[in-house]
Amino acid sequence: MGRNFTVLRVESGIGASGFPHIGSVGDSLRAYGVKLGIEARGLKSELIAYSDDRDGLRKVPAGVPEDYRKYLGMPVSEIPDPWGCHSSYGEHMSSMLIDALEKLGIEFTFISGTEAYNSGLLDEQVAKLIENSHKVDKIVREEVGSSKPEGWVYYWPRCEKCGRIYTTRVIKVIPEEKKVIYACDQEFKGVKGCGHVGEASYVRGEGKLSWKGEFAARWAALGIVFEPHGKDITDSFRVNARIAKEVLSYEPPMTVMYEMFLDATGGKISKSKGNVITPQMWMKYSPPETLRMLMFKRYHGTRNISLQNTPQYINEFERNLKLYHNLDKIKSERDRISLKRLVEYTFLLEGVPPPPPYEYSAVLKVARMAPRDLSREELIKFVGDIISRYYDLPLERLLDDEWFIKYVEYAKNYVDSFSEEEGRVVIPQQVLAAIEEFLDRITDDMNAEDIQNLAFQVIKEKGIKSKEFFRSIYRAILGQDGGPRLGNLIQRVGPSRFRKMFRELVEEGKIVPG
RNA sequence: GGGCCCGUAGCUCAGCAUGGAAGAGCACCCGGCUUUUAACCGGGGGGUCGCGGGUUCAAAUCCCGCCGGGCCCGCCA
Repeated sequence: MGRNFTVLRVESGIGASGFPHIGSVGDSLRAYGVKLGIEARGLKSELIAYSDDRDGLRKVPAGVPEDYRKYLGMPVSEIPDPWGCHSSYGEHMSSMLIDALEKLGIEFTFISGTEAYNSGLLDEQVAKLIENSHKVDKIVREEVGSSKPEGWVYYWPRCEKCGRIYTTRVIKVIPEEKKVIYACDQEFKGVKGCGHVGEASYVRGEGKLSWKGEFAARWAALGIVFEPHGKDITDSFRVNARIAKEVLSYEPPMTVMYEMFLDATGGKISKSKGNVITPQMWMKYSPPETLRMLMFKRYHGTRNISLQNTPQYINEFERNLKLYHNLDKIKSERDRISLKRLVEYTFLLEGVPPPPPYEYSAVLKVARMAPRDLSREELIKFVGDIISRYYDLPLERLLDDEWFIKYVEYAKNYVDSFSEEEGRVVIPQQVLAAIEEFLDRITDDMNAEDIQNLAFQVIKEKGIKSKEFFRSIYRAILGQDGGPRLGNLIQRVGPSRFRKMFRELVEEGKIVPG
């Protein structure tokens, strides 16, 4: 790698300018995967989560008071927290992301960009870059071009008058005193500089490197050997890699480029489209494992994700987990290795537990047919009841099982949010009449066997096909053609409750005679 | 203007690095001993691997050119 370190550090940027979304954790997760890989080879590694809280505010995100426009161009670490719970806007935003990372089980060392500048961590690199700004400028022009005038210094002094950084420009560098003379006369996003002319020391954090050099400085100062990057900053990485080599004289870190996440239709994820997924939202519907699996499955390439598909992701996760414990079933050696690796990384190399003895899809179906007015505890009991019966597990075991409880919660959230208007179920008149009759005759004191027998008795009396009878009920209640033995199902749900559920569906027009 | 990703079964995708008999899950269809149902088990249909060239004994896979869908950069990062 060209550099020798006892600890191989990887880095991930922690955005502090806006609300975190699902892609934000993807960067850290990918970096963390590399860290685990390094450690698996017996080397020491560390993930640095570097908060970009020195960045200036570029736009006021939806959900932030409109008058925050007045802070445009100021470092987010110096803007007050709109909610008042953190010491600054930037800290509020990055703490949300940090919370998500912790929930995902990522271990990292946090570094605040603002503190990095203030503490002098980057001094050596900042000085070198400023004092060699003609070299940086040349690289920028060769690689990506620049709209800035020739000889531009890629450093944003912080205006001591108005506090902005993106409205300033360096007029003169005075290396002997490690300071620059600047003018606050640039325009940024419609905000004009205050016109102040002053001086700023570049070794006391009175400013910030532009992206054309900041990565290179960070990598050097922190000894970073790997950092992933989204495709939106590929240019930035290329420029910084050259700056690392040609100005700061070291081998830049390795990287992978990854694609942005897209929504289910392949469209861009954006606030205005209302399809933004935050890590917190994800974890309302699906365990962290599924998110880790998704991220580790493919390091680059476009991915379409949607919260509505969470049951599929959980299903895939369960399948992989089962396969992991049955590797012999996989014919191809290569598939076997990649599945093994995927599952182990999904569990962060901390050991792979056995698959749960029940399936989320079953939990979801039961939750879907549960009455809506149940409390959380009642719902857990309701689902636990039926699932324990179905999978032949002791009920207490389920009620003690954290994973199961979480499944029920995911399912409840899912049903509440996405319970699609199921289409109507058309049931032939005769069959419907038979079902009505059957419902009339079931009583709460009947056992599963009785109910089952009664079903067939009614079927005989009415002279209809058993298949149609059962299928109609399953379609109406579960939205599918088959299900658990009807007697068991009704007995577990409770005959009168079941009757009520069915009749409500008729009243709501979800079941129509045909 | 520059760059990237994707296109394989109805749907979601794997396979492409290192060319060697088209795959999975879901969905669908059919069975499961003369009507006791099974969120299960067994079986099945279904694909010009976007299009056209090229290399090769052999191409989903490599090369070139198109077409379609999408994304990013060109302010900031």
